[in-house]
Amino acid sequence: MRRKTNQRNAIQEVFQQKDQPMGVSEILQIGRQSVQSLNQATVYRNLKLLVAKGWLRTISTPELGMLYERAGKEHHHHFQCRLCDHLFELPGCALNDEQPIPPGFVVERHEVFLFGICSSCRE
Amino acid sequence: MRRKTNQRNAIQEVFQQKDQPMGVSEILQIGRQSVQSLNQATVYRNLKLLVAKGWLRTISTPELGMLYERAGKEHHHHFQCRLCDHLFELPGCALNDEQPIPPGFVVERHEVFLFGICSSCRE
DNA sequence: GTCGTTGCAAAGCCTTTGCAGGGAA
DNA sequence: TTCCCTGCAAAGGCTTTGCAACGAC
Repeated sequence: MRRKTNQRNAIQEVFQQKDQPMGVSEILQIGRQSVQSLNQATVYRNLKLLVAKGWLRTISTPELGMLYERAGKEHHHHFQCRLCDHLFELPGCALNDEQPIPPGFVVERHEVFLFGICSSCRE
Repeated sequence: MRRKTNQRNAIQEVFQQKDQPMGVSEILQIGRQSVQSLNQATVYRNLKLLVAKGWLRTISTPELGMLYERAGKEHHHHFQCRLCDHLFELPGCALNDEQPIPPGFVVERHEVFLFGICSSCRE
């Protein structure tokens, strides 16, 4: 049975407080504002737990490593700026059903990443 | 100035021999069939070099880590089976231009990942 | 009191780096 | 001969794990 702890609570609050994809170090840093003793291992353990529970989703990027975001949000994709490396959420879905899938394959979900330059960096 | 070495040659031959996304350990293993002394550090250094040169592309996945594939191939996407974890290449592109992009953002490239079950695992 | 959770430190992966020797040009 | 490249080993990140103490229930 799962128990309620201040640590897990703090980690979840981080995502409610800052609704965007975040890495472990950022989550740890913000979470420590609530629970000063919050430990890295605890963050890792709880993130894994929250992912398994379906409360979080992971995003794997080459430059930013593993990021976490709330699951259950409306379907969306991500845009990464190659100058500031910031990751933006893009509402909507530009994927159509015309991708030819080999016979026998079953597609369950998809992920779309756009790369380019964000409006701030473009100036 | 870049010099020609058996090691770099062997690494490039691996990709010509096996035209699919591969990880470092697999590349190392196959490359050693040509150059027995081939070292991991050498592989990493050359992969980085070949990526910079535009001869290779990287693919970052949560389950399989960093993979490498030949650059310059026809535009395609990837399908990962959640049972056997194998990564397949899918020809074509199912992305349309209707994704609403925030004003000021410039999209330079995109990446599409499909997840599901491959035909072999489905049986 | 039980046993899930935490903090700490050690250990595990994967990747990079320092350095001296080796080899391409 | 020059100096790029390699092998080896050590070091660096990031993530996981063992263990004893802690604390939710």
